[in-house]
Formats: sequence, C-alpha cells, structure tokens
Amino acid sequence: MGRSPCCDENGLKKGPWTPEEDQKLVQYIQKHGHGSWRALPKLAGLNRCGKSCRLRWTNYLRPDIKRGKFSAEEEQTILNLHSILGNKWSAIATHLPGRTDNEIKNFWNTHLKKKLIQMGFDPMTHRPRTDLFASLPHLLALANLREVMDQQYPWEEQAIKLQEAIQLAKVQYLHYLLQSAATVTSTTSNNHTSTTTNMSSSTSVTDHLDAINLYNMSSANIPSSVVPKDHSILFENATTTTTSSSLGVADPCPILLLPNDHQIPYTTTTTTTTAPCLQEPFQFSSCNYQKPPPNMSNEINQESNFTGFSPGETTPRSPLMNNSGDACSTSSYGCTTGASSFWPELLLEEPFIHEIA
DNA sequence: AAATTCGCCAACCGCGTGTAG
DNA sequence: TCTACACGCGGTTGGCGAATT
Repeated sequence: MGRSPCCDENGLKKGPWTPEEDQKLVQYIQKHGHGSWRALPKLAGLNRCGKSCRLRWTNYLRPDIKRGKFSAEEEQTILNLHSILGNKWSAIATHLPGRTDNEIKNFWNTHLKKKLIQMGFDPMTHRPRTDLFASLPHLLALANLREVMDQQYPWEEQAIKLQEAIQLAKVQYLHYLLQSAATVTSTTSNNHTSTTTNMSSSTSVTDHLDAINLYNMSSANIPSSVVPKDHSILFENATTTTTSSSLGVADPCPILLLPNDHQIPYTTTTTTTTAPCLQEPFQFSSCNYQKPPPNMSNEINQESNFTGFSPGETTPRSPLMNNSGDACSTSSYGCTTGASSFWPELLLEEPFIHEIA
C-alpha cells in the first residue's frame, strides 16, 4: 500500500518560507497550539502542507530554539552521544536543549565528521581508520616531496624524516591490527568472566601475517625500548587466559608504541564487567611505562592522539573525546574502584545511562 | 571583475512506526 | 487483522553566500 507524500497536492507552496508565512504560523500556534499538523495549514491560512509547517516550527520558529554557534561543551556532548547512539539525531537533540536534530545533523556533517576524518578516525566507529594507515606512507612521501620541491630541507634530512614517519606508520598499523584481533576475540565471549583469546579464531590470517611482517620490517629500525625483541612477547598476552586485577590490567604487559608520548600496555584482559576497567589513562601501575624516543615525537604524534577506550573496546577512541569528568563509582558498566570517567559514556548521568541502555 | 568552486544549512523526500476505526 | 492516517526520523537536495581561480 504505502502512503502518498503529503505534499503531492497541487498548488501547495514549497521552498523557503516568507516572513508573512512565519508570522501566520507562529500566531496560529501561539493561539491554538499546533493540534493536527495536517489540518493546521488550512486553519492558519497557509498554502503549505502540514509537514512543511511542522518542520518550519520545530526547526526554526519554536521559541526555545537556541541560535548561534555550538559551544565546546555542546560539541563534546554531540561527540559523546554519537559514539553511543550513532546517527540518532533526535535522541541526541533531546540532550541538547534548544538544538534541533536537523541543526545537530548539519553540524555533524559539516564540522565534526570532517574533523574526525582529518584526524584519522572513522566518524562512524570513532576508531582509527585502517585505510589511513595503509596510505599514510604515500601521503607522507607526497608531503615530503612537496617540501623538497620547496627547498626547505636538504635531501638527507628529508630522507631521515620520511623513514621515521614510515616506521611510525608501520608500528601504528601493527598496533591497530593487534588490538583489532583482541577486540574481536574478546567480544566473542559471552559473559566476559574469563576469556581465552585466540587470535587465529576470527581474524583473517593475512591480518596477522601483515602484522608480523610489518613488525619485522619495523623492528629493525625502532629502538628496543619501544618494541619487544621477541614476537612471542607481543602475542603471548593475546593468546593466554588472563584474570584481571581490580584495575583490569594484566601483568606483565608488553608495551606498544603509541603517539602523543603515551604508552598503552597491550593486553586482552577481560573482566567481569562489560567495560574494560582501566584506570585513568596511562596510570598503569603494574606495567612498564616508557616514553617513546624523541625521534618518534614528530608532527604525526602530535596530531594522532590515540588515547581513548570505550566500554567493550580495546581499540583507541577518538582524540576528541573528553577525557575528564567525574569519577565512576557504581555506574551501570560496573567499573571498580579507581576506574575513572575516561569513557565519554561515563560522563553522563546515571538516569541517562539507563535510558540508553 | 567575472566565472567557478566550495561550504553551509533550511527544507524536502521517503520510509518506518504507532494508532484508530 | 487489515487499512488508512498522522507523525517522526534520517538522508538528501538545492539555493545562496563566501572563497578561490
């Protein structure tokens, strides 16, 4: 069956609203309320369909509409909520007073989405993009070529910088592959009480071969303090059963290089909760904590700020996520003592968490 | 100065869902 | 249970101003 569009009727006006039409609509609704939207246009003396009137009212004429730029807090809220709800604009809008779903959707599509993409994050998953890692060396090479053409640096310096950047990209990609494997295998376990991870079970063989090959390629030129010498160390923790401490941190942990002067211990530890109960980022008391060598702190490091994790994930989250907030004591995610509100979800009040659950 | 491209955003379109008869 | 209607939602489009060539 299906329904014919409400605007099919001939003669109904479409397109931008005039001030006179706005005035008619506002006056009618202020006096009578909108009632039936389909009946409203006739009663208000408007040559529009009801749908058009409803949109004009809800997106523009409503008295509580907030105009102007989005604040940093609003932007943060949208990012947080989008990581949970996805493109549920109306649901997101209910938590941003005065903002409409349409406005938020436009803001996302024109600003936030691009921002995430530029920083190498998938705007839908809020995780690093693999295609970026794949193409990064090429992009860097192009960027370097441009600099060389501009005669800003001597050739030797260019070659060194390029090598450093490529090595970093390789390690980052390796890190991503390992974490992806851990994520997939961990999530295949139902109750998360104690998980035996098996990297070969659900991740493609080529991914692991790529990771190993990349590691082989990378390790030759990367300081030993950054990458373990023995492959088995890297994979050991990804293939053994671990029981987490109250902080959810396996011990000992191999260290993988991460940008932004941070080291994340690679672990597939799972806990009795549905969320990884990591403490405030980079306060891994039971793990080695090493700063990357100075030569790895290039501009890419500063741009790539992979520091976030969200419930049920082991892969980094968007750097745009707010890392500060109130402590999480007994949230619905069941984080144990010391687990902070590192995840954007935990910034939300308890009723909201239940609401979206 | 003119033409073209780009970015933003209000508005539209079509589909899904809830509900009354 | 079926059908038609009303509404809400998310994706898409088109117009307009700004920026660029």
